Amino acid sequence: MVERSQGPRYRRIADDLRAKIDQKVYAADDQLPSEPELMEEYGVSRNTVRLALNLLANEGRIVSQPGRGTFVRTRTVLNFTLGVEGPGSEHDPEYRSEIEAQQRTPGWGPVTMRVLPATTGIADRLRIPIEDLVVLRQITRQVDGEPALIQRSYYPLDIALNTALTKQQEIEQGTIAYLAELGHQQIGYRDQLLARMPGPQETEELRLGQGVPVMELFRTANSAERSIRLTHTIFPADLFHLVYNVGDISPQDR
Amino acid sequence: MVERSQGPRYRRIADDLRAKIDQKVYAADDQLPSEPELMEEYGVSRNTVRLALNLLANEGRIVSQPGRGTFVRTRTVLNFTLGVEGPGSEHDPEYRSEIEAQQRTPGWGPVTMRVLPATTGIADRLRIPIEDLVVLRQITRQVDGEPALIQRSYYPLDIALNTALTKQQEIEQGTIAYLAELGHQQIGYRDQLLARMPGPQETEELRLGQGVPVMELFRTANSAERSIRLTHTIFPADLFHLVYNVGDISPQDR
DNA sequence: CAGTGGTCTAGACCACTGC
DNA sequence: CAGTGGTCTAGACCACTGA
Repeated sequence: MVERSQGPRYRRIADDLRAKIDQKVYAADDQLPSEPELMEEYGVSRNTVRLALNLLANEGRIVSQPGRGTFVRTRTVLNFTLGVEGPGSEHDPEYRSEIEAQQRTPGWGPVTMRVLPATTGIADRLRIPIEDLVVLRQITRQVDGEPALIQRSYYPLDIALNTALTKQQEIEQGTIAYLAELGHQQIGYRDQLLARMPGPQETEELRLGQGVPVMELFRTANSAERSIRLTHTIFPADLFHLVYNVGDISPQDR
Repeated sequence: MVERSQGPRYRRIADDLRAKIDQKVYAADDQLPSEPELMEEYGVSRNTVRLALNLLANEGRIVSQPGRGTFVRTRTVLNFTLGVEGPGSEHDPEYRSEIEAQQRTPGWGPVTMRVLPATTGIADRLRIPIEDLVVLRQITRQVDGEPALIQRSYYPLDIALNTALTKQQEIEQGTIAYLAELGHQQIGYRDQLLARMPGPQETEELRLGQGVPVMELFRTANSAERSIRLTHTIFPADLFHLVYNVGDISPQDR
């Protein structure tokens, strides 16, 4: 009600609503006043109300549902452990057990396989020439039936050719173990993490709300000789927190 | 010019402009047509043009500058190495050398120190009771003179009391070494990473553009007995990529 | 069927930029 | 001073939700 802050009208309204959300005047999942009510309350036009609501939506704090109303967004977060220190660094995040340990239901779509020329980003990370052919294996994983992450693994063609990696099926024993069987023993990896706003296609594939960034992980796995795999994972930031455990973490739970 | 996609008018305009940016019709730093020009080109009202531009701005793809125009956003990225595997896991990211190695100029503001009761998030991670007093040391670091990250370190009061940690100065030898001198030898840490859209205060402090998420790192450092420090770092996602090197990465360049 | 948010128009005045 | 984007108004019609 009281608008302490300064600046344009729509920004003050957004500040006021944000403060009320923080103070739990509107708690999680609560419905905000409707747009006509906010017009009345703040004495502004509908477009100005909508500018304010849009600001909060782009901060990921509210969601609007046509025909229903505008609601305070809730976030239920999953931890996903990406890295543990240890001899050999053989940790392969096991999606299924990670999710089940947190009382959620994991799921996954089919594996799709393609052969394509390496783009700059792929070639640089795999340390192969640009345009060299690579095998791409892609899978979409789910949590509680909803799409939750997109994973794309790239293999140099000579590694994947005439192996199960070119089949559109999951590798039973895990890809790290399978690569080791093929003579490519993983001895370490480099992870590069970034965050950005999604494009329209990712927004659709991952059912992302307005104001929800994605985190991207590029993991380059190496054998003693070369880079053997690049795994590119896209995480919706409202669903996942990523975890690395390094060194001795004995006194630490989970 | 051609609008292939479907959906509302402003979304098709955004799709068209996005495609032109991707195809380098408008390259990095290029100026987009002005709003009146876009009204003319697409035959829509100014508000519709602005809806389209706002969509792209919230994807972090364009920036508008009052009185000047609208421009394709460029991203110049820094790698910041957060973790390396190794005995003892004593890696402490050294801000200065990290930045200088990438031909940029590091800088930092003063250290500010406060004593405050632990909130839930702090207490849980430090494994101390809520409301227990902690020492907070905060510093803002810069790249090329611009604010680039905010770092807050929390120490249990009994660890920091009567030490240099309560002075508003940087610790010369680094905090890990200093804590070891105090008898708190770090043996490992747990990192939790997430991304979200910034609030208005962070947007101001870090001079963030519209559509730029932040990444948050919570690093809990442990001695053999207990958690000795929680470091909370906020990174603008348009400036930093975070890196972990695990295992033997000998064949890999940085 | 009343109420919700989604889309769109056609204006207006403003502060700021850069010539 | 002309051109830019920022803010704001007052309408309109639409599709959808849920009682």
